[in-house]
Amino acid sequence: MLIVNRVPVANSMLAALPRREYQRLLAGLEPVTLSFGEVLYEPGEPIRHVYFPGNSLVSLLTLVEDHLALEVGMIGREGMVGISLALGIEESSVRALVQGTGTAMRMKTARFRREFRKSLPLQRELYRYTHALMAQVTQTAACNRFHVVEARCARWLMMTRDRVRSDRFRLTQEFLGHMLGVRRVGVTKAARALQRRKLISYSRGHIRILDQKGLEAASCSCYEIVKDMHEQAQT
Amino acid sequence: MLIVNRVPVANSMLAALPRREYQRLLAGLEPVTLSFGEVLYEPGEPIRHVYFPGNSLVSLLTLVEDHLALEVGMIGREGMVGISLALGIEESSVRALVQGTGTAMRMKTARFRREFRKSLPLQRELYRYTHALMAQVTQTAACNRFHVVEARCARWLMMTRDRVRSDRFRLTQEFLGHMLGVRRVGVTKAARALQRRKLISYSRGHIRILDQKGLEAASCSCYEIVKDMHEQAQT
DNA sequence: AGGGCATTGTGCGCTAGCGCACATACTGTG
DNA sequence: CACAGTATGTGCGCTAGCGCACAATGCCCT
Repeated sequence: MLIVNRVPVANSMLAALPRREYQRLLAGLEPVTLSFGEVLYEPGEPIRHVYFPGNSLVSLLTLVEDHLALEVGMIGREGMVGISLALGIEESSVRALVQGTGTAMRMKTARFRREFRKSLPLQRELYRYTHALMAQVTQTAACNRFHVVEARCARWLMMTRDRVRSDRFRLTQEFLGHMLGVRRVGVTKAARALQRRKLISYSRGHIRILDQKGLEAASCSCYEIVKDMHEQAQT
Repeated sequence: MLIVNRVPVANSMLAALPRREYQRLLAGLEPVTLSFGEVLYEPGEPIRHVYFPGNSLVSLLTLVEDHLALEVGMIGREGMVGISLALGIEESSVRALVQGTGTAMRMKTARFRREFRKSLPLQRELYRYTHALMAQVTQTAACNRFHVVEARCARWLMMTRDRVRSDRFRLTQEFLGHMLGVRRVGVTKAARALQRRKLISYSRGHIRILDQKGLEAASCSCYEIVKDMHEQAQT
């Protein structure tokens, strides 16, 4: 991990910037802790800050008719929340929900706009990431259409694991149901199946991945596809 | 419709450019006819041209495990095919398939890259459209998850109608099945239901919309949402 | 006119996931 | 330590859509 001024740069997007660019950006960045359940954006509302997650995790949700939700994107250390600003859109079209408590760096919209205009490397990074996110949304769309809940569930857990870099995290089944767009009971069933296969342990909102390899095998191919995409986008 | 040199500018993205910008761009644009079934891009392959559809219609498809396909975006006169170039990505991540025979203007990738760098208005347009397309993909993802085939079918027909500006067009049920990610038989059933309700007539690849209002009512709310989004993006 | 192909229609058993309702844990709080 | 609230487990009937197989109908070409 890149170290600047003895502080590790947790976000890989920031870490990929040239030293000087990063230093300048840093002046406008404020370290924050994002906590589970926090809502960063609502659809139709102005974006006040952009966020560069460290070990925190943010989900992008689209809302359908009243209460139903569906996750279309997951943003961790590899990305930025508020990417539509790079496209000149200052209003979110999705809900951004903190899924994993953790660190992040944030910057006010106005400042970000200025910095973005000035920094070509930042532009380059963000445009690339926009594309990766688009591909992620695309893949998720197909996944939601074709794959069974158990596999999607496994994929979700693996993706979360990669982003928070931990085998344990908080998460209720109700919540996961909203992510996958299925009933809570559907998650219960899938989770129990995974538990019986000794891939995870699940208890009252605390989940633990016991067998990473096994869980990966249990998830649909989308896991690997999205992973490869993001790795490719970094080069 | 904007008229330049007595030629109507069918693509609204081009039409929205300042006259001078448009004139310059025109030198690199080549009018082509896109025909039903033509594949413009394949996933993983380099993008050779960008396309500005006139009354043609192009679908973006994501491929899942071998043969299954799913439409994630639909591009007509309101957009451009090959938008990832605006993000610096020269390789398509989806299949781009001509869904409706018609006119388009195209430009070679290298040339487009140069023009894009030079023209701020073009950049602005394309970034906005990128966002709109992302929103469309998002909405489609949710739609595929939550709505029944008949409503999605109706939405698809309405969206097509808007883009080709005609109440009749070619389309087999097999094909529509690939778009919606369902079996052909599922489409047959939905189409027959719509036909019985006198909303459409359907015969051997030739479809006709009989009752636009009725069909709109039969489609899910996603139709209106996506429509509003694109209209919003034009202002 | 007729053969062949593309397209659409139908039937049948099956499964994943839904909606609803209720039972059973665990856990933090006063 | 009881209680309330949150989280998980289970059961049941139902439906949309699946996979498979085959029939029927129109269209094009020779």
